[in-house]
Amino acid sequence: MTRYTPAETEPKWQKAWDEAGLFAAKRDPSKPKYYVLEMFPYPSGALHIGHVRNYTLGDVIARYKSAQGFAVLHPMGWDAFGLPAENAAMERGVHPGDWTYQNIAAMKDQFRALGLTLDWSREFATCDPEYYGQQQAMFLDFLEKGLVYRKKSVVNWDPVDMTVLANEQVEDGRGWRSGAVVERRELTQWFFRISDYSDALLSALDGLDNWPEKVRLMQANWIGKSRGIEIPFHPVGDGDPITCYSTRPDTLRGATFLAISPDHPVAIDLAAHDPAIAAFIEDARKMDTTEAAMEKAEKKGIETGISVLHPVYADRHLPVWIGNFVLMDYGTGAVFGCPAHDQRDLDFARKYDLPVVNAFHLPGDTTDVTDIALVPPKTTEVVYVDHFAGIDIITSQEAIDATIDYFEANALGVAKVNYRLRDWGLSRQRYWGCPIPVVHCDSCGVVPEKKENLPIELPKDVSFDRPGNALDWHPTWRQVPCPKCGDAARRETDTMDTFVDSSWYYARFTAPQAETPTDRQEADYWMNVDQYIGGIEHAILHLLYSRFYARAMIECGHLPEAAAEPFDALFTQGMVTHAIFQGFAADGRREYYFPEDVALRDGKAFRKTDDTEVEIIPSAKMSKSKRNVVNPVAIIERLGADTARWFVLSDSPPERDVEWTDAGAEATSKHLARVWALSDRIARMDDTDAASGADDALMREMHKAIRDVTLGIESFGFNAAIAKLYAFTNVLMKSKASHAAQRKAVMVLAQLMSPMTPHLAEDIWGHHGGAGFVAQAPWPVADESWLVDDKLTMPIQVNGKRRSELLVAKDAPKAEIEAMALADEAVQRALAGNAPKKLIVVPGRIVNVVI
RNA sequence: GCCCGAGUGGCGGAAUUGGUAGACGCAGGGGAUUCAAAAUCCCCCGCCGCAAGGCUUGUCGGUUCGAGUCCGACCUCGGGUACCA
Repeated sequence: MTRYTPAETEPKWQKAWDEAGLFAAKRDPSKPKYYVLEMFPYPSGALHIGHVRNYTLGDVIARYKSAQGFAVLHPMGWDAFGLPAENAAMERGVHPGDWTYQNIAAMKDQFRALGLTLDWSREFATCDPEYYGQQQAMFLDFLEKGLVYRKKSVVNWDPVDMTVLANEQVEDGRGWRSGAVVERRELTQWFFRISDYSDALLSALDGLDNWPEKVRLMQANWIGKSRGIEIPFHPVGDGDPITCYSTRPDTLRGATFLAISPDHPVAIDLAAHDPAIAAFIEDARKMDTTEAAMEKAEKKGIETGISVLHPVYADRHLPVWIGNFVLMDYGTGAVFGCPAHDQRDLDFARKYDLPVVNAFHLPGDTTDVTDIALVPPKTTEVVYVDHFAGIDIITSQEAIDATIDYFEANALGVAKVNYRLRDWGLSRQRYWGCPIPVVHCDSCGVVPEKKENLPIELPKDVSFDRPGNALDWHPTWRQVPCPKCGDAARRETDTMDTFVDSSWYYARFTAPQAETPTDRQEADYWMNVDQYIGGIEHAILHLLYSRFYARAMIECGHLPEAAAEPFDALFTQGMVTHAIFQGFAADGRREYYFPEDVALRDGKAFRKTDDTEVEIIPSAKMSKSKRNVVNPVAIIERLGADTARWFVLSDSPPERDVEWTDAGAEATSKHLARVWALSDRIARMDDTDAASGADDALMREMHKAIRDVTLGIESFGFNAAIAKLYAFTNVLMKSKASHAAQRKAVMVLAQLMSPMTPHLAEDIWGHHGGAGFVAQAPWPVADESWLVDDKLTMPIQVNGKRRSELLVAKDAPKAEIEAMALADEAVQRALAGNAPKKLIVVPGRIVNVVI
């Protein structure tokens, strides 16, 4: 009897796979290709259990597709630029690059221990000059095509990280990474023209059938398309009109004032001569910068003294106010206020004593709005106070559209579609990022670097003794000749947002050593990513940027047209969670306990030090401070990679969170040991026994297992696939079939398990004389003829409730089933001598007796 | 506020198109083995009930011979998002 010893066998198989070059992706036009990609990790230095789940999910797909005969590309790299490296540099005095590459080396070993089918020959880090040099080359291409530009703009400034953030990176007024309250600053920045693609990015979402609906919706909301109209309001007296944007021109009837942004040109003009207005604008800008609680901030305004004419009722003069709630960079920076039908406008009107005029009422109710704005859903019937647009009964999106058309037809305004999506600001005032390859020259202005000078490498000799951008105070790095005139000039010190790095790495994996950003032969063959796997947290930022980037790369010829949507299918996996053990220290402070410091009894937890019961908070996100982080390296050392892989796949569906429990991991390990023992027992069986009656039953179960596991993997139902594997294993353990049949069954079991537990599968395969690696064996196919039983049990219902069952031949005629059903004891009892009202027989399915 | 998603035993969850609800696992209970324990193996395990039987997929209603699955209303939880005009 040999024992299951993953600590010995797992490294052995990993080495054997490596030496056989099993996972090196090869372009093979004779095979269909399959590109499976998990979102590449940030090299923090330590593998997280969430990584184990993410990469195991992808590995199951990769191994399965490979067994199906696909040429599989399954690469891995490192999203290696970013702030943690600079923080480490500041705290520990190491260079960000050294820190990063050390982390990569450590993490790579941990990845290898998982037995993933990764093609390490394609590995790169985004901080490799070979990678970011190509990114710089592409930046120059984008510049030439006008896909990237420079403008002065008010930006989100993170005062802790001392850098600019994109709108997408501001959450609740705070920096997504630092959590610091974001300030507004005016800086000259580089921008990608992602907003030019608003409509393309929105409409293409419809075609992404294999993306989660949720992600598509989130992106659609983020792009935020709205159809409306720009309406000019002419001033009373002379002057240029002020144009307002509205998606509800039907409420123009109720307009009583105009509000313009503090950044509106009219406001700025007035400020030059009016100190009160200047002070207000100053104040409004400051307010924006300070409080994250600006959600609750007071709506404030100041009168400009200007009045405009209502475009329809010329006798109505509307005062123009400057409002701190009007955004300059959405629409036109000016709105008309309709207090009766907008709560914000109503609050503003009440505060400054502006008139409130209803544009419509609910039918049968002509009371005017007082404190609560009348905002019925778009489908509600309303009665307008006036009939100027020809639409005067029902409001609906169609009615609003008709109003817009009417306005346009009568030269009252111009229809306009607006998007919430803004251009993507990519400048970051950081050292550890991809340098933007331009030079500032006093005579030539902003000059792109020459491609032959690429990569513009980061200097190694930098210090991090003060916050901010180390490139700014490097003694010489900035000083370069102008690529155009040759005079002394200054290199741009801003680097690119790290989201740029991750917006095209998937394309680079198709030819990581190419001298150009991509190799079109390779890219044309491997793109698109057939299955992309990652966390839902990237639903907007990374996935939207990548979709834009692919389009931009196509414009520059770096990708084929067909790669506009680079990810054919997307899967977002859930987190791995763990219970928190929470109690109170002697001084009454709340404290948390590591799992190893807690004893579990009868579903309760007790502190080991003094046996006090502590609270169990189930299924919580892992966090170091809550002491509920599980270390995958320790798990792999103790129980093996196969146990970790199997556990994270079992129980919960992959899109949901799965709770890690030590008991569950132990149980998994025991199960794998049982499977190994089963294999061992079969290997030692006397093989002289003839085929027995039990053989057919076992073969039938085996083919069902092939069918069900295959279906489970195909549909991302890995937990269900694993349940079937358990069931099949249980059958095999009890089987009295011949050695030949059992040997066949256990080898198929090994094949079916191989995507999840590849090392154990190789052990079993080899144990039974399987040829080569199980990793290279073609996926088993279920034989239909084994899947049909000649007899089946049919449930009998009485009035829809199951009362009995019937064993019938699979092709039994309906009349025979009816007769058998009526003769059934339970049915007889229910009928009590009466005839049934109705008898429903669905052959092969069910019998229902209606009384 | 608006937009999504989800509610099934003590727990995680399973259930092609409406057709035997609770697969599989965890936890729990009982037993075998053992001097004892660990390990291993066997049995039980939705709820009520001695039983016959009844009830059961968040709640209420509907469609249907038949509803976890379809329709309507509501409740709870989770996620996203917002001075966007």
